[in-house]
Amino acid sequence: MARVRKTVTIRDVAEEAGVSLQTVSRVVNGGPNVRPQLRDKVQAAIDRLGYVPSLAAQRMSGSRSYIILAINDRERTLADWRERMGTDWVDQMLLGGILTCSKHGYRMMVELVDTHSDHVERELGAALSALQPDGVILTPPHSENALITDLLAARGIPFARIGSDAPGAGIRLTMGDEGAAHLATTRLAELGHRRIAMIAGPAQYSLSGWRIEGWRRALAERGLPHEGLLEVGDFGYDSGARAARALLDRNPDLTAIIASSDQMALAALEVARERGLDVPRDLSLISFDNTPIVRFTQPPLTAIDQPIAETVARAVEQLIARSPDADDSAVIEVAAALVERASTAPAPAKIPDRG
Amino acid sequence: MARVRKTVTIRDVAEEAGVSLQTVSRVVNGGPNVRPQLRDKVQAAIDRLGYVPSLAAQRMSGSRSYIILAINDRERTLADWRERMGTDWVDQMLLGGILTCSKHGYRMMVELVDTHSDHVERELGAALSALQPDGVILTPPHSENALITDLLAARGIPFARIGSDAPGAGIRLTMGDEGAAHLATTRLAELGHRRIAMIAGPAQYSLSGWRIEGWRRALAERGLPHEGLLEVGDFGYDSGARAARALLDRNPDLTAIIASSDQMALAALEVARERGLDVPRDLSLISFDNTPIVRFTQPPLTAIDQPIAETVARAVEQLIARSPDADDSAVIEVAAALVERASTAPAPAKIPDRG
DNA sequence: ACAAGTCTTGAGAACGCTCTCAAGTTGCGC
DNA sequence: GCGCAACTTGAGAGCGTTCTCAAGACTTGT
Repeated sequence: MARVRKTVTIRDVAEEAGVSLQTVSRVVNGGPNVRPQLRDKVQAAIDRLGYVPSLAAQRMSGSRSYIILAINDRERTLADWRERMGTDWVDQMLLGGILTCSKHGYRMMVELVDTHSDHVERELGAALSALQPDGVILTPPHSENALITDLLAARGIPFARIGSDAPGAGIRLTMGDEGAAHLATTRLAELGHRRIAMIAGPAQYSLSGWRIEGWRRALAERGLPHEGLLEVGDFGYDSGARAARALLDRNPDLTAIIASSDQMALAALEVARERGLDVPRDLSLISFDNTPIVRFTQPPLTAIDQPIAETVARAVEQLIARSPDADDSAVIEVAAALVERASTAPAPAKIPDRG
Repeated sequence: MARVRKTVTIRDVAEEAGVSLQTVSRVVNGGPNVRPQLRDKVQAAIDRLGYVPSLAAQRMSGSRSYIILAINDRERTLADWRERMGTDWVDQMLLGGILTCSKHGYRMMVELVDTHSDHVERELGAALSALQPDGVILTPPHSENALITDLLAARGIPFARIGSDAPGAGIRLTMGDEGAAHLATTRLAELGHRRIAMIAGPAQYSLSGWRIEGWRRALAERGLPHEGLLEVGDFGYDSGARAARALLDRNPDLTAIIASSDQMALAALEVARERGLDVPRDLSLISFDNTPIVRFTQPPLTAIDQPIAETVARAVEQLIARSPDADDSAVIEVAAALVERASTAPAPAKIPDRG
């Protein structure tokens, strides 16, 4: 009885409305030059039949695929990934990306690529050939990978790079890293802190450099020192612990740390606990990322909120709006914000005892 | 100089190998009945040219689209979503889904749908028409939504439902909720706890019921009471706090709580702190989800690890392997595990003072 | 060695849409 | 009113695959 319902095609709509395929196509795509009366008639037929154009067919004939591809980092195995989790990057990205895409009739697909693999080009090339996306969004560390950006440039696919100022083509977006670090540092200085350390991310990430710059600038503005107050981690927990220990060992008078990731901040928090330092009484702590985790630590962490979803949304819009030969070197900055929680407090009147 | 490279099509490969399109197609799809010698020749041409079939074209002509669509819950706004975050569901899902899909030459797309919207059917219908996926994966609460399952059944699209035993078609997958609750409860009982409470999820989720069942069964097996030890929340923080307060008010001798989500467990932890109860000395706590958050609370929480990635991976495999008229009512259970951390301890010798 | 398969290969249509281009309509200035 | 420029509509080709079906090459049994 209930026969398998055949897909409604543009032809069905054309018949229903008594016009040609072409006219329906024009109405669907908001083409110009269709008389209002006819347009209404066709639109009515579309609504009646519940017609939605097939993405695949659109891609086949038209010049666009209506697909934006987001490239994300992939860890080698499931277990690895779970261990390393602690950021909601992907969630945020999807949220900003998918909603923005669908607002414009596009679709977002996610590809997981291992930057360190020898096959990056082949893997990515295969994805590009299969999907033929209209645009690609690169997140760190892929946005810094010349192999990838070159490949995209060679294929003539517009792309947006988030968090990188490595040379090369593509729209660039930053999440206000320099400003954010400056903001965090300034806030700590206002609270009376004089020795404010930074646990930075690895040097191959542009954003690590920006954050260091913002921190230095804020310190310089207030005549505060930066010597011996910088440690570099890899965004992971262990490296954060090492860095925190080194900083505390080297600076008995340290009262504030800015960590370049939530994971490293969590590690610093743990190290402080180990050493009997109370956060925030003895040591103030500010982290970057503001993932859900830091709202539930003890104390909850003051953090820089990176507007990931908004940034990806902007990237999508740029890629979609991009006319074929538009200016390819736009630089867009989305501002980050400081979310104050309980891990920051006025500097202690005197240096805490570090037995 | 660098001309825009034209896409490599099956026709190019055919010419390069000196065979017909059809033969190339056969080789690409691992068709039978191609002589090894010819197959090698064609494969060589494919490799030389770096040919990858266009997904859109495959969809156009063939019967498959090579797309698996995952339906996820969508909160109304960006801000809402961020506030409610605290689970890495989507990350996990993508991880399991994307990797498994690409292993089989498929792609996964994610659609965010608001279950409570009046337009569910229209929204989802549009996505289905546009993408024509070969299979759909439904996560809670969508897996319980008859509007959605009926729509899929009517369209004849195979689908997998995760965490639901609501009647209707589709492959069903569970993450061992009954067993997991039983496991957690039993473990607490082994630690000497006699009054073990459960903060359950909302009744409209099948998994809430399963967890209650598992908890009851474990209690019954050991002759422990369950009266007055059940509260229902909505998985969110606030509801967890309310539930924890109610349980503690009502049961002065309560020494253990199982919470049906990390958020609710975090709330219970906070309520315990408010009341001067030490976790785990005075109160043991086990949560469901095991999202990254609970590794960094103070103390880190013992939690049931739901194998989301693995479950989605299984779902994908089922959908892909599914022959057109295969058995449509498979039920698959992936076992959850208990990850012991510092929020569980032997029951206190005497009931803690609850001033 | 011959009929009756089975294997291998290819030709051509079809998928659903947009593109290009041509034809028919309408509007406007003189 | 006429000619030229719009604007409006439609016809047909083409996108890159796979499908169906037919033709040729090779087996096998007797």
